[in-house]
Amino acid sequence: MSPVSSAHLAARRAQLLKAARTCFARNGFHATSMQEVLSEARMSPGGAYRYFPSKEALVAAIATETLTEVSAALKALSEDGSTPGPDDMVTAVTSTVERLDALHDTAKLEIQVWAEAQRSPLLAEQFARAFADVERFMTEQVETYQGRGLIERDVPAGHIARVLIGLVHGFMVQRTLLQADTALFRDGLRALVAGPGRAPAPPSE
Amino acid sequence: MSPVSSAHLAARRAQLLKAARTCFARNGFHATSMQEVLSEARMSPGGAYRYFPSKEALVAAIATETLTEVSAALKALSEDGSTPGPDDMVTAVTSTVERLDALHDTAKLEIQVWAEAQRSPLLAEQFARAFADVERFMTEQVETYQGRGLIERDVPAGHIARVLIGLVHGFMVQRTLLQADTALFRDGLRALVAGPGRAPAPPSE
DNA sequence: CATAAAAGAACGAATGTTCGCTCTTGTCAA
DNA sequence: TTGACAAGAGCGAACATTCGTTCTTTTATG
Repeated sequence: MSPVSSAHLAARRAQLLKAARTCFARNGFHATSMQEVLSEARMSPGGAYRYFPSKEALVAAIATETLTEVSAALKALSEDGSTPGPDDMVTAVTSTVERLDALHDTAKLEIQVWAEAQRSPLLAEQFARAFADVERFMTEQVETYQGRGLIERDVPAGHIARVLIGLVHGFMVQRTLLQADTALFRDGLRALVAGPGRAPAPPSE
Repeated sequence: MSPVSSAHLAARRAQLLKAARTCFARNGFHATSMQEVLSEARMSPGGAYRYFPSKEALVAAIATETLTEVSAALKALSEDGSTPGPDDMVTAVTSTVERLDALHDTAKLEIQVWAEAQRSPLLAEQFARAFADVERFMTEQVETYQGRGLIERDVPAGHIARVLIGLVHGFMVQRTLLQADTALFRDGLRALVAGPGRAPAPPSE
């Protein structure tokens, strides 16, 4: 029987994950040593290796957290019906990304996951799964917009959803490396979607 | 005096760079050891270290190549005037990305550069410089489109250019991790830009 | 022959991980 | 209520290995 409560075990595990996320976001998966993570978490190797069998497992856990965080946030967004048009939707998503990145370095870690997924079949599958989730939510939203006559109907909703997701990923890059903010993307996208004919919402500056 | 021709020196350097690119694209910057690069290039450490003083310098050189390759291709694209509309422009860019990735793993390496730029000020500055170039070409194109009345005029061209670049980056992610192709993005973007009113070019499927 | 390019053994440092020990904790008999 | 016991959480020194890099030697060339 365990000499400590299972809540304490969970807390210790979470403490390790938090330290790992901090270090990985700061220095990347590979340039971060176990010793860095351990000292950030104020743990010894022997203690930590009771919770994660390897550094790779720690990386995988952080990747799961990151991908899940994003897709869960997008799911919530697509369920509360607060995005009356495609530009509002992307705006809502980018501001959500901003919030998650400020809280948990989500955008930085997501980019690291892209890089690592190229060589790790495990991470590649995790990414593909999370992407499929997001794609589903986005596609449903696009179908709604198509039903309302807001978007061209003859193109498969999935294709349009893919483009919107691409936009979000591009935002993550610019947010991380160039300090781009939501307003910039919102105005640009609105102008693009609005075309020359219809009056867009006024830009913010 | 040098015992070999300077052409031979340049060839040897290029051989090293090619090997490094192959290895870095296959396994990432950090997971690739010098020994892998050296054996791919069929060189000894002593030989190779005459051309690059460190692994970091090799990484920086590959990053420069990758970023320059992309921005040079985009510059060529924006100069030959072959993109009559914003959707054509993005389509031309994505197919260029496909070609460069097939030839030199450019998209894969670009993503690695994003990840590495988060912790390396040197790469971050390289990226920012290359991005500024691309942004300039894109902005000029958008201004042209605005002049022709193809895009809403009241939004700064730079903002719209940023969104289009984001789209390209998103395409790189999907191309690398999900085997997305240009046609998918082309149709999706056309539908988005066309809106419900104007007839878009017919989708490809 | 002189020069330097190339080779490859060798180096110290740092990595992820292990293992034997100590200490804390929950349990239960008295 | 209390004391001792068993179990496992936590520790940290030590491990084998691999890393990037150097240095001496050999080879090839103008």
